[in-house]
Amino acid sequence: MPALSLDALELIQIVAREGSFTRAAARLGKAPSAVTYAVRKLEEDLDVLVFDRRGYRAQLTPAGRVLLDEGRLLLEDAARIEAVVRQAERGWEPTLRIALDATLPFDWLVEHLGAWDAAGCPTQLRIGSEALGGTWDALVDDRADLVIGAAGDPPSAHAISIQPLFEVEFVFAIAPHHPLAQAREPLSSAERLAHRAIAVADSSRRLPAQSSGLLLGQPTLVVPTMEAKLELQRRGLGVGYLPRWLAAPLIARGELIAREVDEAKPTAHLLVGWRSARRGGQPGRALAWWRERLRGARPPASLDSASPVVGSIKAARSRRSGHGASARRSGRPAR
Amino acid sequence: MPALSLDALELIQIVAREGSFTRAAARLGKAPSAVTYAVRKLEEDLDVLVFDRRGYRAQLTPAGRVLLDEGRLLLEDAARIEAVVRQAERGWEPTLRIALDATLPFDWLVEHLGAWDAAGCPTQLRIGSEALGGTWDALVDDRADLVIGAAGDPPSAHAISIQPLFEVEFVFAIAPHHPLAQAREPLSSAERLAHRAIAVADSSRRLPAQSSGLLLGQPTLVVPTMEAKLELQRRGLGVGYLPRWLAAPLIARGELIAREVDEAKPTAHLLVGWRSARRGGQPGRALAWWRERLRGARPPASLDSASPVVGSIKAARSRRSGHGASARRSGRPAR
DNA sequence: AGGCATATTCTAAATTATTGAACATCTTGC
DNA sequence: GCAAGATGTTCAATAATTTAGAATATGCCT
Repeated sequence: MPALSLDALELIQIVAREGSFTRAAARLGKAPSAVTYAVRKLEEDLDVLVFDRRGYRAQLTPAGRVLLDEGRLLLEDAARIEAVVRQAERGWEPTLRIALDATLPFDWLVEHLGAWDAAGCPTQLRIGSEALGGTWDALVDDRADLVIGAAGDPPSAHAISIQPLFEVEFVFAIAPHHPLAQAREPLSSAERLAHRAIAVADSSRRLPAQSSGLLLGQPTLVVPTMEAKLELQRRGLGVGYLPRWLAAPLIARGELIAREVDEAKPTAHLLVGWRSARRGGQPGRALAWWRERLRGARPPASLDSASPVVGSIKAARSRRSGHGASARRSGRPAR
Repeated sequence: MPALSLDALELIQIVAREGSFTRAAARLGKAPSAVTYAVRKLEEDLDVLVFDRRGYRAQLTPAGRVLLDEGRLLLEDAARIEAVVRQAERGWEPTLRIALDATLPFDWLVEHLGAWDAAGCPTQLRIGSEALGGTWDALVDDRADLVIGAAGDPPSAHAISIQPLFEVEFVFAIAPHHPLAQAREPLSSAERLAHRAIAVADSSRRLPAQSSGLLLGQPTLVVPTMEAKLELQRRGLGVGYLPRWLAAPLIARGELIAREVDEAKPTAHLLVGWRSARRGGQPGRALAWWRERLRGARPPASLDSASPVVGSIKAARSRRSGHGASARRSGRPAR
């Protein structure tokens, strides 16, 4: 059993603030002797002298000052817990950890985050990024409560619920100066096998790692993010599939070219997933909000592939660079 | 006043662990009705249902689970505070923040850290690095409790105590291929003024920034650490004073040369400093330990300037690189 | 259904917190 | 130096709270 008590901690905050036992008692609407009694009890429980009473007025001892300072933080935490618990009773999770699949840029999420913000939900969001099997892995491993944009089947035997998000097409994209740009379409596996592939690293920690769109024995460069993959392929340092919406603007500008292949990577059906059957009844309201919100979600737009709207070149540029920066900001998942 | 109480928090930990009110009561050596009463009181205080009693055995509600999880952390904090306060009564500060002046490498401190470790003191150390006036600034600004290696006078009117550490000589060091290497000694201010100086940035945040060994109007490149300054001067990208012990090995190897100047930077008397007159009596024991320890401290040795001891070239190399790595590890001060 | 375990309710008892007055100590103003 | 005003303590009485124990109701298990 803790020797400390929050009430005692609060009391010495008030004593320290008021500067005397008597005034603290007045502030609390109690008799001075009650304060004496409470302080003495704290000191006995703790077996530590908190106030030095040799002088006229009680003075904090060094240990007392430590208790005061540390106690303040503890009281703040306690108050925070009270609030969080009250919200929990109304159905709001304390935090909701979202894992965003690498297929989707952070920017895509921003619009939804705006709506979330406007809704004024008390739940704290924590957004991470995962790739390939790592997205499901995050769910199974309890690093995330909601995954957005996972591809492929969820691991079975893990009580996971899903709903469809949308479909994403992939294109086999290479730099115009890449040797494969000269080959006749469709590109065969044998031709592709000879060139280095760029792959996004699977971020799984429990489930076995996967790869996607790679050929057995193909030299591969593994990068941590989709942005890195895009950049390397743009520079001709390797080849591979890219989401169409991501590659489209570069293809339009001629920085990348799409190539037909014999066995095209099939369209990915992205999913939203969460652990089903939360113990103790209904899922949280924050999770429910996001499920509902994502029911009508649309794929990322290819920002500058659309027919040019009115606006300066500078605006278009900033739109482009804005995308890159935000996507980078999404960063690696927290450990 | 907090509605929460640590005892109640502890109680629900035990109930959750034991799985029933009755067993929790047995574990606590109390009657079951006492547990019922305590839980009910917690729920009333908090105005939150913690257990669902509709079924046979009491089940945690979702809000109860949040309280359980968050409460566990709070209890751990409370226990930590108890320990820290008990140590505070024995004179140990909870933490001691040391600011090491950029003149001294982190490596120099390591030997003393070993002794500290061996002494088994319960105080937590936090080591940061500061430069020039920033060292005193850290003390005045309460970002550090003890500064090591500060040069110059401590700011007056700030109740700071000092003791001498040791003296450090400086040499005006340049790369052998630097234009100034051809000039006749002693180098005049006018000659030096024409060449870029490398300076370590003052890390002050409150006190006015200083510079040291610079000439008015001299082009200057400011770098964050002494290591960066050394490296730039070694490459001939600028000139300036370096601690003799730091420059000596490079001078011995011919990578730097020392040059006489007309107005040499005077030998620096490094100091150890701390805020005097801690409220409530004696200074902490951790601070006292360091003051005593540093009373007999010796300046950093120039690792490979000493006559070569028995040992392979490889060992000498690793000694060198070890130094660089450790110094870098000391990093920037925490915000 | 019967045995067992669980949680609650209720009252009396035990423990703990609070009061108010008397007292000692210290500061302050004169 | 001394009285007035604060401060903190002590102590016995009182109030509030927690606890125990028995009685009761309910659900699980076989």
